[in-house]
Amino acid sequence: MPELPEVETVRRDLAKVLLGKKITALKVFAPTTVKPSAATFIKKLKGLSFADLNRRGKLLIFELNQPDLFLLIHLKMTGQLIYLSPKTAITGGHSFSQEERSRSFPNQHTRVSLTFEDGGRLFFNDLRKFGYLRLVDTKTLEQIIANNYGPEPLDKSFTQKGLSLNLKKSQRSVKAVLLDQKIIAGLGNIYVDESLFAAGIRPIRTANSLKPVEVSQLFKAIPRILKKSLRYRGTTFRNYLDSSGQKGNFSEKLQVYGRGGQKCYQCGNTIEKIRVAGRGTHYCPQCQK
DNA sequence: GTGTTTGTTATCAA
DNA sequence: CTTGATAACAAACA
Repeated sequence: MPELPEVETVRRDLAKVLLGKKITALKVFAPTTVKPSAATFIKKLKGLSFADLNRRGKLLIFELNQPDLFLLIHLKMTGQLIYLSPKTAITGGHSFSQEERSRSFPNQHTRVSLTFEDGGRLFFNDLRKFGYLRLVDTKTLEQIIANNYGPEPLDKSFTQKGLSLNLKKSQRSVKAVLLDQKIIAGLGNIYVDESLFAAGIRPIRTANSLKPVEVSQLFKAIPRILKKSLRYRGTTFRNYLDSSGQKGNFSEKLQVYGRGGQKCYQCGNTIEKIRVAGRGTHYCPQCQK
C-alpha cells in the first residue's frame, strides 16, 4: 500500500538514476495499464527522456524533455517501480547485485517495461492491475491536480487552520476525512491509523466533534509520522518494494496498523480492529478517546 | 467457496 | 443540490 512516504522514497531514488537518460525501448504487457493506447504510448515516449520527477499525493509526475507532455504513474495498491542498473559492458563484468540476480524481470506481474540508452531498465509490476501509466498534457495535469488533491502534508500549504475548517464542516468520521485526498494529499490507511493513534483520537469520531486541542495534536502528528516513515524508507506491509526491490523499514515502528489483537506498546491494552469508512481500522481503546 | 486486503471512482441514498 | 455511505474494480491468499 504505497502512501506518501513510500511514493516519495521511490521518487527520490528514481530521480537519481533516470533523469536525462533517453528511453530507447518500451514494452506494454498489459494494455489496460496504459493510457492512451499502448501503440500511442510507445510511439510518444520512445526517444524521449525524463527532465524531472515530482510527486503530488501518491501520484508520480514524470516531466519529459518535450514541452506539454507528462507521464503520470500511480501505484495504487500493489504497484511497484523496480529499476535494474545497466550491465557492465566490459567482458566478464557483472554489475548485477545478488538481489537483482535473484529476481528476474519481467515476471508475471510486469505490466510495462522501459529500457534506457545506458541499458538500465525500469519495470512497472502490479499484481492487482489497479495502477496505471498515463500520458497527459499540461492542461490535463493541472486539472487533475486541482480537482483531486488538497495540501501536501509536508508543505507549508498544510495548515492547522485549514485542517480545522475541513474537520469542522464534516459529519463524516475523522478517518474518512483523513483518507480524502482533497483534504490532505498522500495519506492512506496505514498513516491515517497511525496518526490518529499518535493524536489519541478514535477513528470513528465524527470529524466535527474534535476539540481544538485534538485538532492541534492531529495536525502535529501527521507530518511527524510521515517524516519518521520517510527516514525508514516507508512501510512494507504486503507488496510494497522500493525501486531497488527493498522493503521499507517503518513496518517495525507501526503502533496500531496491522496489530489488531496485540498489546498496545504504550498501555498494554489490546489493539482493536474494526471497520470504518469501509477500511480495516486499528486503534487502542485505552489510548484513543 | 468465502472473506479479506485498499486507492480511487462510480453510483446510490438520504 | 449536497453530503455521505457504499459498491465496484483488480487478483491473490488464508
